[in-house]
Amino acid sequence: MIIAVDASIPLPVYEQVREQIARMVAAGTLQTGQRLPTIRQLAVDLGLAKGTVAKAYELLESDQVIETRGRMGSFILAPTDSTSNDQAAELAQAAESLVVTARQLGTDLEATLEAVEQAWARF
Amino acid sequence: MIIAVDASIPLPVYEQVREQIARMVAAGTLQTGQRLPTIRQLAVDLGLAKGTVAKAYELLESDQVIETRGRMGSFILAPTDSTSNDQAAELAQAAESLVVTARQLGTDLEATLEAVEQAWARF
Amino acid sequence: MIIAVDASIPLPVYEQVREQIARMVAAGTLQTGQRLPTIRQLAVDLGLAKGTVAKAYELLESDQVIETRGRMGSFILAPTDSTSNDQAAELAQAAESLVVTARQLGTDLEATLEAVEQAWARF
Amino acid sequence: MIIAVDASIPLPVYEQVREQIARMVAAGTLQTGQRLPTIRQLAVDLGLAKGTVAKAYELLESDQVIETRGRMGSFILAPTDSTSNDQAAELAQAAESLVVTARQLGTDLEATLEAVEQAWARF
DNA sequence: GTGGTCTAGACCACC
DNA sequence: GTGGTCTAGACCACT
Repeated sequence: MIIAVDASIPLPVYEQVREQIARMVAAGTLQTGQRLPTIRQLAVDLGLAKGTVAKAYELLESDQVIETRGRMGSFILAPTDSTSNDQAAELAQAAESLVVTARQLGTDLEATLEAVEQAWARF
Repeated sequence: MIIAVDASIPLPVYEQVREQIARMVAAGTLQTGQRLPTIRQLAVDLGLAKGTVAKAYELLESDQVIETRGRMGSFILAPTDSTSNDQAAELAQAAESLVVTARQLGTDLEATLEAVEQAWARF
Repeated sequence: MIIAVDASIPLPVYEQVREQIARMVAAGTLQTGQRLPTIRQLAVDLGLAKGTVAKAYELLESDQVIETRGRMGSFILAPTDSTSNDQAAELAQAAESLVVTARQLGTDLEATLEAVEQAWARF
Repeated sequence: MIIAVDASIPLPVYEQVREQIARMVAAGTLQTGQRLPTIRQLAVDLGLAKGTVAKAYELLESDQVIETRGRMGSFILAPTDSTSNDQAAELAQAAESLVVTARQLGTDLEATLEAVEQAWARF
């Protein structure tokens, strides 16, 4: 499971984790009923404190995105209307953000696409 | 001059403007001595209050990125060590951000590159 | 025998039953050698499942508070040091709990005492 | 402001704090617009960690019982239908709880009322 | 100074 | 082992 946390961003880390898990659930990358990593495990993987991941999971639970079954762990719930998003729009927005940066840096399209391919290979 | 402002981000708008102008200066997209749009003009272009743009310019001036010459307008200063950044790293980071989103959405590389090309055409 | 069970409390019901019987034994309200209601009978009286009452009795037996003599039923044992409590302190604590609630509700002493008298009459 | 926290109760401490503040708001003991103690101050007063009180306030805010105005502190909101409770019923229930304990201890009515008066004097 | 965020570590119940 | 709770202390922005 790919989650990228950036402490330099003025968005709380637990919100970043929540947002990205919610996106994966909405997109079907994480499927209904699938078990999430334990709070402890994800905290270790991302280099975060247990409480930070716990807060993200708590928010996802109150958003009806995941369900926590006591000692069994946390599981993906079926996406609801309110949790599902427009994937195409999200991708377009992310692409636009890259394009803005690239043009400000004076990079051309070819180099930009090349950068995307290289980043793709790193994951 | 491309500047993308997003009010939904918890980063103050004047910081977004400052950051993007600083990036263009560091990258050489805006060249030393070049005249910036007036505060009033840029505010109109971006749909912002005059004071917001004024604050961005003020911060850029105290960062030695631009210089304001009274009624002549504002001008780009020569990049200094502290204002210049690693362009390649910035582009790589922006590309990585897109790739993270794309993989979380379950998009493949081809569709991602396509989205970049389409966003490129919109600017 | 007065036992008040409240399912809305996060204390397991069998613990509530155990605690209240233990209190009555410690206070002498239930005397040594006295026969307890059968599990089945108490379950009916309190509207509980038979297993819930059985678990309370089982815990009381392992605490040496009661003794089960096969088909004869269950009987109160003599209070030991570990089962006896400070009655005065228990009453004071219960009174304090009521007083805290009353003061938070803005009730005066007179109305509070009146409420106690009315509750007394209901049992 | 009277808040009684009991760590031996199997109800999380932050829930106890939330419940008691909510009760005082519902009863009008804390009036609309009134400023609550700061998180730090209440934590010191109750001998709790800052985060525990912060969680209680956070829940009260999501319950629309209080409002937090950044660095100004936290303030009581006007009670809503969903936050207001039946005071008389709450008092009766608290009195009933005391009566159950008293009768289980074999205490008579007079001694019970006396215990209430003494507890009253301690606050 | 405030509330908000994050960490590291402890203890608890057992969903 | 899990999630849940609590603590003590740190740093941050300024709602």
